[in-house]
Amino acid sequence: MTRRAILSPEKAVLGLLMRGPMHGYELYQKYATELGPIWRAGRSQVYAILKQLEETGQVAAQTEWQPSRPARKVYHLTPAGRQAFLDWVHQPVKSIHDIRVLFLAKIYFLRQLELGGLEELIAAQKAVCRERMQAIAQAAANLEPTDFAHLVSEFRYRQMEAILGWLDHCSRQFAVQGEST
Amino acid sequence: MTRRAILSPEKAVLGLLMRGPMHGYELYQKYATELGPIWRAGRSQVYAILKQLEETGQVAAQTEWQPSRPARKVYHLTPAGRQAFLDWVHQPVKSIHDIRVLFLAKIYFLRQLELGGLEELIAAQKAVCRERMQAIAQAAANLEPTDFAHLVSEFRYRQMEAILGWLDHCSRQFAVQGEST
DNA sequence: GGCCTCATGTAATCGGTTACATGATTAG
DNA sequence: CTAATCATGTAACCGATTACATGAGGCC
Repeated sequence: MTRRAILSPEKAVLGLLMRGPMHGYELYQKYATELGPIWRAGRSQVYAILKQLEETGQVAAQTEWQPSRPARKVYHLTPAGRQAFLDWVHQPVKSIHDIRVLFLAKIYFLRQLELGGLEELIAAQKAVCRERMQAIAQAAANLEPTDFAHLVSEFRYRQMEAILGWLDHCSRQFAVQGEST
Repeated sequence: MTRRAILSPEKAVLGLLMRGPMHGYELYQKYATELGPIWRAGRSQVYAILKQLEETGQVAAQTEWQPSRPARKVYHLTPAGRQAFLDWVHQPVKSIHDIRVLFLAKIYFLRQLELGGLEELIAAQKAVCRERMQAIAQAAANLEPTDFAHLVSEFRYRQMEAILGWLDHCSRQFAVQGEST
């Protein structure tokens, strides 16, 4: 089967480095305050991710020596890392859980880095959500309304509905902002 | 710190045993088809949970020998296990994620085992959700609507709203069923 | 003197998934 | 002959959390 969905915040680390080079400690600080609330990671984990990204050639580092302070490793994106991030950030996601984590992070980065494609991402995500809603409704249609599985479907349907409403809210929000700039 | 929130389906295993004694293999079958969709667990995990529940005295087992088949260990609840389950099943949960997993399971068991207290649980859960919504709204009040954190709040608020709607739907559903019986 | 910040990492642990091992019986 | 079902478990691995180690400097 192997329907694994590795959910480690490596893309978020790449996203933070899109702003410019940073060393691990600083990166974690930024991470914890800005993205921590939606996509949590520990300090050790961030260091581990940086190490792994370095091994796979997505980031590179120079060591900076400073007097009477520990040396710091300043990381910057490689072209490969930059591309990996850009490929990721424009893709909509599938599950509700991914929307709560990955999609919010994508919005965050698209706005902050002013990359463009925000409207397109939201539109694409809406389409994905509508598909999922249809699938849920179809699955529920064959069930008795008293059935437990029907209750579960109802739950998921409503969750998706709420997300669609929120996506609309996002569209409107960004449209207004877009006009004023 | 240690704000551990172990989310392993041990309560669900106890819940299945509320129906009567079962051996591990059978329990997993029931688990996978009935609860698997909302609270997933692997086969090994279920065996591990049974072992752990036995060690903590919440279940006990007898080995049944049968000709030309592997022996089976038939588990049954101890009074402690029964009590642990009953304590758990009547408590509302805090997070959205827990509602998607734990709360749905609680509903499932309360209905199936006809334990009573369904209405009370739903009412208690509604109260918890309303509290969370107020907290979210209050946190968002101090933020600019263009702020990312505000968007996140908006998201969570709408999710909670949808859950409240669904809880109402549940109430109505069960009220109708209650009348007809 | 004790604690916080800066700065990096390793090691232990934990919960969960996947793979492996056994071995008889039955269905295709 | 092969695959699946019955029935139980162990072992390896993987991602994430927690604790530990180091060591200078500043604050109360």
